[in-house]
Amino acid sequence: MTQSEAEVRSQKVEQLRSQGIEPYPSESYQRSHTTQQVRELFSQPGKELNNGVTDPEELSIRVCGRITSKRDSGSIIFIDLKDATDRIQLKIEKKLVKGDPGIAFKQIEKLLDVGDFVGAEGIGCRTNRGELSIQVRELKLLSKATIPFPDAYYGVNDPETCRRHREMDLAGNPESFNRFVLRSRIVQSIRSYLCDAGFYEIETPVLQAIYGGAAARPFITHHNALDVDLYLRIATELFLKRAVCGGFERVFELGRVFRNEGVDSTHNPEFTSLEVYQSYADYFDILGVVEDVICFAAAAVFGDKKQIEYQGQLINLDRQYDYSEKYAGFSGKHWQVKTMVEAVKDETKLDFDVLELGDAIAAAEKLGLHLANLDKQSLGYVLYAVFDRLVASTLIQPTFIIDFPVEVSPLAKGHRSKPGFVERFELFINGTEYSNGFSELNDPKEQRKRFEEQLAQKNAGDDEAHPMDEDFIEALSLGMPNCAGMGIGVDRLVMLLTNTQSIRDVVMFPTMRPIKDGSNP
RNA sequence: GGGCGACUAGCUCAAUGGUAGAGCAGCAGACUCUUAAUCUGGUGGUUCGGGGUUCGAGCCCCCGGUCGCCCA
Repeated sequence: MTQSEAEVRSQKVEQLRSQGIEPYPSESYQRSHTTQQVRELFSQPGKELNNGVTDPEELSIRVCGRITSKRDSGSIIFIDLKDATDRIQLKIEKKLVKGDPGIAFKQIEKLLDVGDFVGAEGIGCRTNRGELSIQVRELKLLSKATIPFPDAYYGVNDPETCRRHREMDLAGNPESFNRFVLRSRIVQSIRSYLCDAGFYEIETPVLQAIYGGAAARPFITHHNALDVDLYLRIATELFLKRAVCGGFERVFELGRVFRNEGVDSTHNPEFTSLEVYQSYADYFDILGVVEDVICFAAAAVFGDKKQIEYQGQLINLDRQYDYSEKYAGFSGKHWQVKTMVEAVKDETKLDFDVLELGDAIAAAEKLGLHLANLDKQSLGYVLYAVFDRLVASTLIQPTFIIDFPVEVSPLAKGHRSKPGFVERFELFINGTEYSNGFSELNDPKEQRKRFEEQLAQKNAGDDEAHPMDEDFIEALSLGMPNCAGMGIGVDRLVMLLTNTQSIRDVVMFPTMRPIKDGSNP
């Protein structure tokens, strides 16, 4: 019976040991250059190497990385070495490579494989065919790989393998690796923008006795020593606002939140949220912060380019609308802004400024909407249902929908001039929600009333209704400055900026169902 | 939750209901300039799991599993 590749590789580990070579050495490997730096070095004026020429200065170069390809041509072996910056070819000639210290030619030929990590010392050269290479004098094995490495040409295609074993995806698919590099840059740019704008980054509890700040079902866990059930947070909002009550005028938190809901291409049970709160501001001010953060993040990927492509759709991030005459104090250039009533009217011709509840329900159902009993309780619920299910998906270019019904916004401040509405916005791009924000409700008595209304909804069967939070009301009672806050779904933003269709490919290790044995149902 | 589709060698994929295959990787060998190296030879399978129909099932039917896409 023949051996699998994994068995052969494991056997090579033992062979190396028996030949005095440790496959997993402890010592650090000091490289002199990354592969990218090697390329830069030999592209400097006067340093270029002609084909077939070795560096006349004989500068010693030490690089390390992973073997991604190995081509044995008799007494000469070519290896592609990849590190986090680039790749470089190693040229290993039998007569030039030292076996001690280091690994001998025959051992390189027989015992090293694609996927292994090695360090190489040698001098720069360019092969007869023009490939910049390192003429290796000493090769050191740094770590042996004992299962097959992803195919050099095809990589790993199966989406399930890519997500369950992201390390294979990252190691074998450069576009995946680059996507996560971009994610890191995007997150970093958000952080640096906010810090530069005077916001403090703080950390609030993940384990909470009362969850809140969003309409969602929580994960429940148990604390043994205290013998209490705790919830994983569904949002960071309430604690951040308590920090504002305590005197932090500008705060933000970038962190994981958890929602116990289905998995699809835009929902992962744990995802990264950004929430930002700014004292003495209103929802127009914080709307501008949303634009700034997204544009700053976009610049980390695209530079000055404002036209980006997402799944074949051109998205224009240029801010070109002026609302200073329509809304007092709302200066500058912005993305499109529409009230929810306007957006619904534009798309469906229904004017919720004049509709009565009964007529609104009839009109909504005529448009094909199946309204639940909860949706039929008031005009605000019907308006929101029509918007959410018929209008939101039509908003392709960046659009802020402002002025939401109070019924669906228990934490937002009542509108300064429109009864029944709150000063709230959501940002839509390509039919998907990217951000939510509002002037924060800071009247503790009103907040209690809103929570009580939510409790009534919960009793009426809405399991996503907001629970009562006495600690939060007490914080508001101590006094919270007028302020505005916003949240951005960071994963969705990364999807937009990296043109990625599924949230599971911007979350490095997405939630996957454990594999069960299908023979025992 | 519903519908549609996928699952075959380590990887990427073939295979009218009739002997399970190819390329790459791996293995043995050749080769001093390759780069998806090349050449020669051989190895490699619980066709996702279970059941059924059939003379015969990777393929048809049923149950289950995982994943993907769409819908709610």
